[in-house]
Amino acid sequence: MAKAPRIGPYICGIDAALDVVSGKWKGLILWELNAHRVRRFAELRRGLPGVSEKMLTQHLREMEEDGLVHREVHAEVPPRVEYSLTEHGRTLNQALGPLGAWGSERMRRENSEVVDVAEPSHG
Amino acid sequence: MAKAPRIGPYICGIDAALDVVSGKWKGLILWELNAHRVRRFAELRRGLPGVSEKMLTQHLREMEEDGLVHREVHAEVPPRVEYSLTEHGRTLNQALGPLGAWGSERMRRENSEVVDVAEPSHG
DNA sequence: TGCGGTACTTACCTTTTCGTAAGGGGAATC
DNA sequence: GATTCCCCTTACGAAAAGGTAAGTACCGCA
Repeated sequence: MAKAPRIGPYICGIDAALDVVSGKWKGLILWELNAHRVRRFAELRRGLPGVSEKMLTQHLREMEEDGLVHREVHAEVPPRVEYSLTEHGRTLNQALGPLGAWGSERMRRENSEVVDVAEPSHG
Repeated sequence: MAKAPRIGPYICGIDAALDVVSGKWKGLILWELNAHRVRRFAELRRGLPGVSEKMLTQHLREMEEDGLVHREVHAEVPPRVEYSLTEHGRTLNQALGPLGAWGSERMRRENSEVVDVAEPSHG
């Protein structure tokens, strides 16, 4: 049980969309899956530096439930599980395009502020 | 202190953007402020059904710190505080446009699934 | 004199989220 | 034969986020 009903009375579309992408790694998962089309669990894990197996599974399951991610299990030994974006996942990624651009701009702004304050060789 | 450093080593732009809008009411605040150009604290409060004063203040402060919201205090009695979007806030809102459209679509989809379960004779 | 409205702040508590560590079952590798 | 890899699951605990309720200082209104 990750988030229970998941059918909230949203006020507006932003609300409904943010509900699906809020989660520490979901943005990255979307990004990875969009870049590589299809990824196995361990590949995804290596692509997200710092993620734990538990969180990765949990997020993947939620995104599957939300209809963003397709999960395909191959009955082999050792097990092979492939993740990819569904149609909704792909359109979500497109919708996130402008937001990503805004975020990159923000990162640039932040960096140019940070160099004034932070120091590389600060004891 | 709400979120401390706020200058994380983001992996991509999505990451950086989601950090600023994640928060239970931030999407709505952006929406309200964009629709009305300028709003007072109590107006905002009434526009966000269910928000507590604490959370509204907290979110507003974080958004101010993130450079999205402009806060103008008029030294009057009773106090009058006006909130509006900054330039960055407005561009963020524009960047959220496609995401909002995607969310609305999702709401429509969800609703057509929900009518099977929830009360059918409604609106 | 008491009440409601203004814009908060503070203390305290519950809920949600995230992280850490361990286990599991089989097969290939060293 | 011990280890590693695969894809998880479970238990436990810490941290963050959010909610509730009260207090603050001032004023207009009845």
